[in-house]
Amino acid sequence: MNRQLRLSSILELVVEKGSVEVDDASRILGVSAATIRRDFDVLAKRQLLTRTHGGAVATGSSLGLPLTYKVAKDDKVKQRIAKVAAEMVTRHQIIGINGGTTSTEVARALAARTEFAPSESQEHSPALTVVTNAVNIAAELTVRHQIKIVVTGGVARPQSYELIGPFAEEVLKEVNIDITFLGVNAFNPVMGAAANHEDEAKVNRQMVARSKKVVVVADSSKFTRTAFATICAADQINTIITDAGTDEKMLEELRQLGIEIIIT
Amino acid sequence: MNRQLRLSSILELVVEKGSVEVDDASRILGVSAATIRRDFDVLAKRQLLTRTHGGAVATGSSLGLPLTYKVAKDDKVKQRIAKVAAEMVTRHQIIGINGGTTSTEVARALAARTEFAPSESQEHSPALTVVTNAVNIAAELTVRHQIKIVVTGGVARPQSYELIGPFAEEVLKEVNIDITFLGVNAFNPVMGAAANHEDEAKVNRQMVARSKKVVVVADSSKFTRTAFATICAADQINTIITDAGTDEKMLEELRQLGIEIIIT
DNA sequence: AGTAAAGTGAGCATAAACAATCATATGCTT
DNA sequence: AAGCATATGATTGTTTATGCTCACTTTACT
Repeated sequence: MNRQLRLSSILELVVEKGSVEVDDASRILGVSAATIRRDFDVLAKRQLLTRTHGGAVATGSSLGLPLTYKVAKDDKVKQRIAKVAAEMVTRHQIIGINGGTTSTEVARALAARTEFAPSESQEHSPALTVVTNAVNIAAELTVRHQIKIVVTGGVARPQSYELIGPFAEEVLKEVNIDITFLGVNAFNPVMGAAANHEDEAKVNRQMVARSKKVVVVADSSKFTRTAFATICAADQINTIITDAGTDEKMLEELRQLGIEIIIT
Repeated sequence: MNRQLRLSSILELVVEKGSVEVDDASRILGVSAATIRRDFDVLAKRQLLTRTHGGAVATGSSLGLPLTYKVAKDDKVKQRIAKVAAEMVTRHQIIGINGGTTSTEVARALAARTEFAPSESQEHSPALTVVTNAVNIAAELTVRHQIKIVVTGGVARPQSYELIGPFAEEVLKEVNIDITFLGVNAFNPVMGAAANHEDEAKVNRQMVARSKKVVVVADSSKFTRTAFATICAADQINTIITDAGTDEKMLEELRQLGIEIIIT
């Protein structure tokens, strides 16, 4: 068990349960209490948690964690969500996809839809058009000939691979999207959809505005998180695809707003 | 086991399991720990992983990308050309790069310039700004925090990863580039620089027009080829970087046009 | 308040990992 | 084929991570 790994494990523990005891962490991670204390100290210095006697508690900033700390364990969940999302798409539609891990899974699931594969009949128009501001998605999908990829311009954000800024917004003004699959950092009925960065939120908002239909793809953890910048209000969203594990009361609230909820 | 192969194997390990120990990697790949450390260092410099004592962990950036794009193919000639090109660049310049394999090597060589690495002093302005219409280059460079990546919008061409069409041209109208490194499919004194596709040529032409200086990067085979669509006349080009193997008479003709020729 | 129990930080010892250096081997260029 | 550059492995002295002990502080309970 190396140190970085231990640090992220501690963060996971602390985020999940709200707080951890030194003893528990020591036992769970198989290192001495002294080491755990030292780890707590470095995380506290980074403001990712706050020390207490005998343990540590989560801070606000540890809730909107950067991608680095997100582990691959959610992959199965995201893939299920993505598959359901991809099945909503029909031939010749214009699809919007923003950045993020869930969105990337949606893109992959779309690429895997065999019925969009190049047909014998050599149609002129592409089976699908995907508009995205995520360079990783663009790079991945570009090799699929059956999909036309439209990339917004802009400045790339290292943390999320999303293109942001005026260039992105200009391009988005000129496209019309049938369905946007929107990955978010946080979602709830009051705040709506939110991202960690204001420029990202702005571009995503534009994408939402250009879409006939907006589908939020988000695993259940997103409903208990908060994120800095609002993308749009909840009532702008037509559909949410998520996994079981979200508070039923919140889901009911969302249904009241006319949002269709799909649990995978 | 050559080095590139080893580097990608390490990346695979680290991405799959989230982290690797030096010892494990050493055993698995059958090389000494010293070599593994050196490998870790180069990957860390490219920000594809983060070093720890005893091992390395995946960075957020390494989680999203397909591996194929990260590992350089071993084209010594193109790499030498690219290295020379990268050395022409000074801090804080705005660099234009179009698509293609040679251009991609230039982008990699730029990223490898250590003096552009993030400094302790935490400057606000990026060490380098790269404007590109190639999504593979954008995706690769996005993980380098010291470089600001500006992507033109547009429709992706599967064959070359280049973004083409009106969106790309609109964005290019609004940027001013110091040096463009132009990869071409063919070049000669009469036809000038040429690409295989007319839309690609058009976007590249725009990029050339927006640049104070244009450097063609092309291995010698490009001087005997022809390509469908002209990008620009030869006299628009300031410098050509190529390898030995080009007809001396043609080079002389190019010099007559005032073009600086650099043979690597 | 007083006392016991638990938690803490500092210092120290040890083992592992490291960077630097050199020598050898490999491969590329001329 | 010779010479240069690069890659690798081994060696050595240095640094880092960790666990342990111990004197001290905070918390909890009477």
